[in-house]
Amino acid sequence: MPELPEVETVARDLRPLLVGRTLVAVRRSKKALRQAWDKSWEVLLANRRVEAVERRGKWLLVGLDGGAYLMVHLGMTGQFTVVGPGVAVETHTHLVFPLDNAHELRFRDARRFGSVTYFADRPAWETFLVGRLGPEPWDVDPKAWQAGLKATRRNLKATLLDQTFVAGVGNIYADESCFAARLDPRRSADGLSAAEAGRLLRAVRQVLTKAIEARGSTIRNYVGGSGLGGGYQAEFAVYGRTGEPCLRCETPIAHTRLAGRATHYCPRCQK
DNA sequence: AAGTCTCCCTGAGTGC
DNA sequence: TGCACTCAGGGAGACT
Repeated sequence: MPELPEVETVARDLRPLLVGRTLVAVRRSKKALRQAWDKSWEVLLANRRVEAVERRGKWLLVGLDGGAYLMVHLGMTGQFTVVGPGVAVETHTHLVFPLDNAHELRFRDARRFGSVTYFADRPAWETFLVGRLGPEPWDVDPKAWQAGLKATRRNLKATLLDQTFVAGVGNIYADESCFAARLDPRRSADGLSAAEAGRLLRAVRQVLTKAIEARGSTIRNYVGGSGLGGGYQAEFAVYGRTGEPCLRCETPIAHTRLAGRATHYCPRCQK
């Protein structure tokens, strides 16, 4: 589910609800997430005060007093929310952190592709991300972007989905970015002109910025950190619009499969 | 060795 | 209503 805009929304929602609060304890379901839970973390997390909530790519980082971090990935169906007193625990809730104000921080994930991991300090999680995560879209150097595209023969869709190339773009925003740049997602990355490469980077940034402003996209079960959904799905130009008229030229939106993912594009506007 | 494929897991939707 | 089947926003690891 969640790509950069959704994870950013969760971080922004959680920040005022968590910073200054203390994680009183940890309760956990028996089911394993993507990364195994180490029981020793429960002692390390108990009675830690939250100092910061950050995002890197599609990862959430909860900074704690003493310098430790809780690192969270929402996978496809993860929800990381703060709920008030007495709210019933929903199915697939795998972690519950009671807070010092009678609220609870909860991690819920039906498919369990997500993960919640403890890191002793910032260098520890930064090291974990080396080789897994590239620059944030707004930190990408345009020259390096252009060179990176030139260096791969993969298609644009696969390249945008590569988290080491640029952090945070997933299936929806890859399609929307290609449409905004008027580029065919099937094209080989190394075939882009300098002008086209620039257009693609600007499109990625613009699409993600607008999506963040709309609190991300809720097309299935995504919710932000406060439980409130997003609204960007109403602004999709191509994603999920197979056969519907292109918003620019009214040609029916086409559908194919790239990098193992459903891909949507306008066969007339995107060259 | 870059690029592609398969799998992890559950739920929702579709067609019969 | 039930069953079989397909697909889903991600990422790691195994292939070619």
